[in-house]
Order: sequence, then structure tokens, then C-alpha cells
Amino acid sequence: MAQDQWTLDADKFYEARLQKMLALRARGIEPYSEKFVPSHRSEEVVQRFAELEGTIVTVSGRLMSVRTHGRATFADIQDQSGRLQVYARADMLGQDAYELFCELDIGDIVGVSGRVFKTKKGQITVEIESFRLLTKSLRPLPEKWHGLKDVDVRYRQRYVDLIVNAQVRDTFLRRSLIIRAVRRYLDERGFYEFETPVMQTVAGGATARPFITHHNALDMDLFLRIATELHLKRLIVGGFEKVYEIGRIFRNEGISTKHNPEFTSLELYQAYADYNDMMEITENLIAFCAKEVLGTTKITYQGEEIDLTPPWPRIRLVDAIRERSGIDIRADIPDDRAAAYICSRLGINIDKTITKGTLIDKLLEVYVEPNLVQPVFLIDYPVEVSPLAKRIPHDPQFTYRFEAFISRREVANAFTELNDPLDQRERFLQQVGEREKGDDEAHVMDEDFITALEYGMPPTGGLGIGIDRLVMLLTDSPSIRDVILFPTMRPKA
RNA sequence: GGGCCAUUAGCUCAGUGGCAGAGCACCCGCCUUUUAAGCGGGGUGUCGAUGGUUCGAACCCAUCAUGGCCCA
Repeated sequence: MAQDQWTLDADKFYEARLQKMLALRARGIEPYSEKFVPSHRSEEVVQRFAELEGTIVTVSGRLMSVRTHGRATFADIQDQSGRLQVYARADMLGQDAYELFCELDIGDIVGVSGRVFKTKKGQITVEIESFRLLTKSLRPLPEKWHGLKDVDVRYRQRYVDLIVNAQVRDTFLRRSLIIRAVRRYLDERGFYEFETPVMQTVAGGATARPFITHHNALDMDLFLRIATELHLKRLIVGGFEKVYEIGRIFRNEGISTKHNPEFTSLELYQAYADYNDMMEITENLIAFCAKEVLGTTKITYQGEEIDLTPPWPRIRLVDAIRERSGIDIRADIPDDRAAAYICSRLGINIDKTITKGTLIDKLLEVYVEPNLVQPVFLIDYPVEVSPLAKRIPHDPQFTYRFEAFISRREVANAFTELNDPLDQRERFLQQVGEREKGDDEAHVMDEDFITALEYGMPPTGGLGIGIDRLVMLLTDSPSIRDVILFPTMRPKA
């Protein structure tokens, strides 16, 4: 790393800029200036040209391109809202100031004041009367036509990506707006946002491998959370009735276009509700976000039209699997032995131990998911794969659980929460059994959570939504790395 | 974990065994309403790294590194 830095520092472009910066300072021009107060954003100057024409405005931003014509120069400055053309004339600024302006480099951050006008070609422009260098840039920006494409550099140096790729800037602004919309939707409906521990002695609430860290003073290992579920339900036990958390989750799994080791989830819990209420929240919340950010519930994702308008159809998981694969979960897979038989019959390969649960996951993945383009709720999941969901009383091998799918991807997972402490213990023990059989993603025992349930948790509906996947959907992004600012990367050699 | 592909100038990319290339960026000169401004001049490089083959390697081989796509 130090070597890398040294190599960069030896860079010829850097050297030239550094000398330029030092020369400015020697002349009494501070290259890292202080507070500067613009009167308008560049976008405003363009949008409100009719009223601003002829008036003096002050704008600030990064110099993105320069067109010099001898005694006059055009340049584009870019602030968060966009780009604005500015125009510097020697006769207006005076010889010294004009020459100083010409010494600016692309990438420098400047503040300018001047009169708003329109050029012969109709370009809205600010004719500079005064300007100040606010920050000298010592590194050259990528070129103006093709921008920055190298994904390795784009992710590692996202700041450069954000400077030169307007599309990327737009995606992350939308991400922020989507999360704002989620909060607004929930806050307006009486939900309270809480924060629960990221470091836990037991990482539960999902089936996934956790990251391990170490607390020195206590000399003990801690796990980074894989879900917010069990703590939020403790809050329901504690008497809060509508709670949610938008937070970072960590899962020690592979990295792909759909998986980043750290990602953001929304989980919410509502006392005295059930999974039907969660379905309503899911479809309305996602439709609300789409409307807030895109102005419509009819979106295009990777070339496919998707209509998010509620209500979304509800299909029982058993029916979906039977319809697509011909396998009837109830009749054909009574136990793990039957599951193994089905696997060999269908030629399905499962890299984990074949159980009823893993086979159902596989059938879902292979036969059902590829067809789920339009939003749909698959409901009533088998108890084996749903250790925290309440059983359906008249059909106890199944639970009040659903997953919402859009564009072949799971975007929400929810259930009527299991609040029977005895059944919960039984389910945990079942999971511990799976773990002992070698499934290191099986759920762990959490005695304190059971104790909480023993104090009594009201009937409750709970919902989890993957924020990153939602953002991918609403920004038409093919990879999760397009919606995570600083995705996990190996260090550059 | 496996397969395939990529890595050449600041950026985007050509270059498949014989002097290291283009456009933009950058540097120098000219140019007062341009806008992928224009005109003239200049190549600024550890060809990802390390070995090997060869008279000679950016190019062929091996290993490694990072990234991408597909599979598990």
C-alpha cells in the first residue's frame, strides 16, 4: 500500500499539479480556501433563467471542462445539481485575474460570481466578474467522453466514479431518497425506529454464517449480526407495538452480483398483526417508494416491464412448486429420505445435506423463481425452513410465512411471528440438530430469546425487506455493487 | 471452490514474435459567444507481477495478483 502510494506520488501529473499548487501559495493565493456561500445551484440558474437573466449569481463547483479562446474562456463547473457553463473574459476580469483563471486545472473546485446571460448558441452561461479558487486538485480526472469504466477503479475510488459518472451519482441519490421514503412511510403509520446491537454473543434471526470478531477487555468472541429480528421482537415483548430498524447486516458468504458481505435490511414488527398485514405493508411500501422516487409504479428492470401496483397476487408455495415441478411437497416429500429419492429422480444436485428443507429451497430456486417476474407473494412455507414463523393451526407442517418476489428475486420475507416459547425451543433444537449434522448455516439456540417469549409476546406480524435489492430494482441496476457505495473488495496488491 | 475472459500512457482503447501506438487529458504557441471549440507543435510508458522459452517477448509457456462473467 505504501509502495502504491509512493508510485502514485511519483506520477508526473501529480508532480506538475503539486508544483502549481505550491507556486500559487507562494504568490499569496491559498489553494485550499475557506467557506464560500453560493447564491444558487447550477441547476437553478438554468431552470430559473427567465428571472435570473442579467442578474448576478454566485455558484460553486468542480471545473469539468475548459475551452480557451485566447482572451476569453468557457468552462463548465459541476455541483451536486449538475453542470453550468461559465465565461471568463480578460477585459472583464483584468489581465492578472484572467491569467489566474487560465491557470486553473480541470478538477479544481472554484466559486464564481457573475451575470447570467445566454450565448449566441443559446447556452445559459455566467459571465464571471470575480472568482476564487476553493480547492486545488492534484490528480487528473478521467477523460470526458468515455468517463471511467474500469469497475475495479470505480469501486475502489468511488469518489472519482461519482465525479465523472452522472448516472452513478443519480443512482446513489435515489438510494438515499428510497430510504427516506421508507422511513416516511413507516413513521407516518406510527412505527418507531430503534437500534439494536450489531455485535452479538449469539447471531440469530436468519440462517447464515456470521463474521466473528473479538472483544479484548472481555476476552471473548462476538458475532456481527446476520439479522435484526430477535432483538426487535424483544422490543415487542417489551411493549413497543410498531417497531422497525434499517440497518447493516453482515453475512460471511460469497460475493456476487447479488451478494455483498454487508448489506442493508429493513425489518419491522407490528404487534397484534399477522402476515396478511405484512403483505399489505410490503406491496404498499414498495409501491410508495416507486412513486416517490420514480413518480410511477410501472417500472422497467433490465428491459422488463414490471407493474408494482398493489395488490400483488398471493400464491401458495405448495401450489407454485406443484405447478412448476410436478412435485407435491405434502405427498411426495414426507421426510428427508423421500427428499433424497426425489433429488436422484430429478437429477438435482444439492451441495448441502439433502433434507426436506434444502430440497424445497432447491425446487423453489430451480422451478419457481425463474418465472416470478411480476410481483407475487409466495405464501405458507414449510416449517422446516421457517424456524421463527408461526405454524398454521390446521396444517402444522406449514407456517404463516411468505416471501415476495419481483424480477425473479426475493425482495421480502415475512411471517406471523412464532410466539409460543415451547414451540420456539423445539424449532431451535431442530436447527441445532441440523447444525450438528453439518449445516453450519442452521439457526443457533438463543435461550434469552426464548425467555423473552416466555414473558409473552403478543401475536405479531414481522417483515424483512432487502434494501439493496429494492434499490437495484428501482434504479434498474444489474449488480448489487451498483447500489453499494463502497462494496467489499480485496485489497489491491 | 471450478471454468472462461480481462489487465498496454492519467482515462478509453488498438497492437498476436522484430524501434511502444491512437483519441481525449497533459505541456508549448495562436485564437473574445465556444461547447466532444478550433489550428500548429510535443509521447509524458516498470505493456499487472515473477519466472521460463527465444538471437529477440506487450505478444508464446508457467505461477501469482486484482477484477469481470458463468457454474457450484
